Amino acid sequence: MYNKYDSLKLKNQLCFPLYACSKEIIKNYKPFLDKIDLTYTQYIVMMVLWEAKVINVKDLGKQLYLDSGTLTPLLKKLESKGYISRNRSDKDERNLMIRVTEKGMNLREDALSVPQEVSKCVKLTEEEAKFLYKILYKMIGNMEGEDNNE
Amino acid sequence: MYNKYDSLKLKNQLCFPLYACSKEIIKNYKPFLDKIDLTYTQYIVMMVLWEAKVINVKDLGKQLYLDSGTLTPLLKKLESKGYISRNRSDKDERNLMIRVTEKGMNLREDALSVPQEVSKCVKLTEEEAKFLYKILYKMIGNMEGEDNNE
DNA sequence: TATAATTAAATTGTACACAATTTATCCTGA
DNA sequence: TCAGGATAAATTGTGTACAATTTAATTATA
Repeated sequence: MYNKYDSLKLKNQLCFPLYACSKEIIKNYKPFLDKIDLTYTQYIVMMVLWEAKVINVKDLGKQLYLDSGTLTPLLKKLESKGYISRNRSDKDERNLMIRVTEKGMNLREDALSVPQEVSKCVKLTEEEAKFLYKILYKMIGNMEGEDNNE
Repeated sequence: MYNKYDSLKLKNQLCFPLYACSKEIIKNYKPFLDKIDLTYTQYIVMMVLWEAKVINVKDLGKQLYLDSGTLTPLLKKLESKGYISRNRSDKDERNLMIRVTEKGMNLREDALSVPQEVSKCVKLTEEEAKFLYKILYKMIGNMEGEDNNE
């Protein structure tokens, strides 16, 4: 039975399960991230820093799809916890250089169990996970060149 | 080259693209939802109400994976816009019954173009969209029975 | 080389999101 | 029937998110 308003039904949306799934998985992170005193957003910031060691706010935001309005207070918090340092670049003082501290690097060891623990909750097959990964990055890529006029 | 910390690399995460993709799609909704004076969260609430007409806060929250801390202020805002009414149930005054108003139902017509406009940005094939939909609800289902001890 | 344009963060304001607690109502069994 | 437990919203407090604006520094150009 076709209905004019079918496209507005919650069960016919693709964005809604994406949004709900994202939030529900992040809730699964909470007990494990609580142990290392990080929120999910702080955790992905630390992930970037564990690899990069140093990065400015703009590049960090580009990788994480977050802007300075979100990052500035969050980075101040990570600094107050002693995991990162925040210093203006000598070469260009507009850039704030974020550096992971030794204490921040030590956290990496404690975080090693987090991905395993969370993947237990998700319970996807290898193929499903691979396909999902691929399609999500395809969508992100599709949206990137769109209205962003730069 | 295997590295002990590979599992903590951003590019090896499944939750991160889910989280990023969800946010980026919701940004695509903004210009279209602005026209009908709704935020994304308000929009999914209206979606439920366009179908259900009446629902209490608890059941609404169950469908949308949102709690009263999020819904209470949001519903007050929708009420102030005239799209819904909020009244305690006569049978059980603990329940707050949310009802869509005539003005709220009129909004449905204006919202009809939103799903089409947004799907243009996403650009997935029919198969990809179907698979994605299926796998997302599978994940949501997998997580549902877990720690929720009820 | 001054001024205009550009860029990077910070700030401001609004809107979620959720854990934990509180309040009000309802139910249940001694 | 009434105290204890359960339930539904509301409240409180913390932490994102992001659009829009502001501030400060750099670059481009007339």
